[in-house]
Amino acid sequence: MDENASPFTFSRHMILSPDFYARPTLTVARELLGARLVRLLDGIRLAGIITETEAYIGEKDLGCHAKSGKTKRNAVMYGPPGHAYVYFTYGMHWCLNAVTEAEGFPAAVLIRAILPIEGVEIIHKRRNGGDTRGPAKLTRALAIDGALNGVRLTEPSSGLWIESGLSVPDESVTVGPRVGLYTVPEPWKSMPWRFRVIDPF
DNA sequence: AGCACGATGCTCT
DNA sequence: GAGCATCGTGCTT
Repeated sequence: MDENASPFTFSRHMILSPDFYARPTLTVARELLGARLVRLLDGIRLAGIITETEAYIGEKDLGCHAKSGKTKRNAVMYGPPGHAYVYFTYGMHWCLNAVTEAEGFPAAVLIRAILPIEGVEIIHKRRNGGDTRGPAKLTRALAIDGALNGVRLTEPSSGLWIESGLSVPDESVTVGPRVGLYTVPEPWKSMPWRFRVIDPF
């Protein structure tokens, strides 16, 4: 993606910097609520407010893809913060994460839901009229797949980035266990590392 | 409104 | 060969 080809300015909403991601994963997961996920597709901005996230934190977290050490699949999580970790699952779905913490420590925040706010008609069409609540639904809506694995979320030339957005007060946030970890042992299965904005729709 | 299940193919053991 | 950080459909209450 050629940043010089874009007619848009990015000054209204600041792009989140690597420093934002180079912090404890729980902090990043909480603060990404209200931020604006932007995808530049064919020169058009598709964007949504992030309304749900989950934290995956290191090799000791048995719910995390890094639980068995570094592999080809999870290598991006071991890299520098602020990059996109995009993985394929269930034979048909892509999921988007933002890599967090220091380089060398494998951790990331899974983006689980957005509220469409720019390019809404295109997003709606890409979803066949469906919603964008669900990690694989939003990647489908924003045309995010393995080609974006490893790109920087901190610069527009990637075609995918995150900008500062709304401030979400604690009263509007619920915290609970992560989703879909059916065979993950306790305590990891029940760690309250899922963050949601209450009733944003 | 909620639960059960099949789809579908990559990754790691 | 088993296991997926899921989704949509179709069936039951």
